[in-house]
Amino acid sequence: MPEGHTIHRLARDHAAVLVGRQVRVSSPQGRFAEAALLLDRRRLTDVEAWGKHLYYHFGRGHLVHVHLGLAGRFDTWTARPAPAPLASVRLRLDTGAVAVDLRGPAACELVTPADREALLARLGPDLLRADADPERAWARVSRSRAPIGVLLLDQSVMAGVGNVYRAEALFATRLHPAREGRTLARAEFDRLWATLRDMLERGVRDNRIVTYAPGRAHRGPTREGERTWIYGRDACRVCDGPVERVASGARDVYVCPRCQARP
DNA sequence: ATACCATGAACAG
DNA sequence: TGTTCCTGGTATC
Repeated sequence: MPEGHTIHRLARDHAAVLVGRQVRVSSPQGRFAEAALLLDRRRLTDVEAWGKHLYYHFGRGHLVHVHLGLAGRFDTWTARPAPAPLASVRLRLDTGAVAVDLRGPAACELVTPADREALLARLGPDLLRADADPERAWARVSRSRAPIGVLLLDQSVMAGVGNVYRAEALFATRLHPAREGRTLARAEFDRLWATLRDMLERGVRDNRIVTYAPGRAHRGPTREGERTWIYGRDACRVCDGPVERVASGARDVYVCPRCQARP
């Protein structure tokens, strides 16, 4: 279940084994069959991540856009021969040495460079890109009457944050998700931005979500075996009080009403 | 066997 | 705001 860290890690891992290779492209499930036929035996030239989106570059203006959505996942097979794909495999890329299977994506489509540009234009700065510009996000947040909890999941404000990192970063910075964006002080926004970047970067490094306690945004987790501080919990790990689960936009966010001051 | 749920997001109205 | 889609794991009957 993917947030930005999963996507960027996939891009890195897939690039390492697929780029520069001729790949067999197939769609056992069938819904990508026509495009697979077109791309089969071509050389993959690049794999890119932007927020939660992936692009597989096949040259000649042919790109495969993948978005995992909620249910999508990739599996990698290094055993030879690769096992027969499950019937639900939308896309298999096989170099002969490694095969990757994609199942359950929200998007797996053949697109043009212009399509890619149009989609990227809709995305806010990608927190996992070194050149991500916080000013663009601040311009949106500081003018918005929407709650910060909603703004963090809006991929046009900033790209890469999902429901777990939203809850964790707000908790780590002690911000209540209901705070209107325009009420955030610049310093609060800066702490939130830095915390999100740090958490997501760690997610790429570890290939899993591991978050931080409030006030320790850059010091790592303080308890072994625990990956989150607020998401999905019943009791707050800081004050031991009850954690609230409340709707914020289309999804629920977890909040500690004692640690995160209500607006 | 069925229902519900999930780290997502587009779309209708 | 509500509905829909994707897949599969877990809970419930």
